[in-house]
Amino acid sequence: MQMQLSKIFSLLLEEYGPQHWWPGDTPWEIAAGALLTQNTNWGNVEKAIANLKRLGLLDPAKIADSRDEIIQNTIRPAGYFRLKTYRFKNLARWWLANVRNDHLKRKSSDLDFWRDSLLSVSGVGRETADSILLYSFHLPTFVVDTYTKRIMSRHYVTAESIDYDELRDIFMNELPRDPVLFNEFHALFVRLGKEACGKRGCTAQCPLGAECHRVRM
DNA sequence: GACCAGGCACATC
DNA sequence: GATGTGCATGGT
Repeated sequence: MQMQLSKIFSLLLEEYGPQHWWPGDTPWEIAAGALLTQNTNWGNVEKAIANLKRLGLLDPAKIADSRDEIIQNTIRPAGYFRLKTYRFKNLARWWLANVRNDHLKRKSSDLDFWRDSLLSVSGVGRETADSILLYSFHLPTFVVDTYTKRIMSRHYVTAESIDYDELRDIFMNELPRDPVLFNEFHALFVRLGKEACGKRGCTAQCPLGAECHRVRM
């Protein structure tokens, strides 16, 4: 590996400072955001969450009980609103069955157990599951997203075609398994991806620029 | 109007 | 196992 992960982390932290993630006040709000932001701009998700709050629906029991049409209209700004209504209800039912007082029932430290449990929910894939485990429950799992994959391959750290779990394993095996570190690292990747290492190329301000193979001005 | 945004399940080869 | 496709809104 050309550049050590700890080096990348320190460069990003130095450039951007702590990101204080996830943007959300409660574990359920964080989980809802993780689901609604699938392949969607965060600004649109904020609109959907504001609607949920305004209507008093930011509650898994309300989601599980509400008619599809109500939820669809509420989360419409987040896109894929029919699909996400189905997924949101599935997640709400899982939450009601497995979470009490914002804590996982039993064995809350058993990361693999809870990851498999979340992955059994239709509509919850690996990134969404890891986001919920890390940001709602503070379990030490690394969240891989399109930013992570793009930044790592563009800076010659890993191959572009790498599988989600392979990339996740690299972070989890090379770094201390600390949820605070994983939280900050992922948030910094998103910041970098949005700001200076976009889909079309890095800007000259990319903090990892010296190792980048697609610089534009 | 094209392109992009914290994915995922399912079909098909 | 890899690869393709549908799902939808809103900002640039």
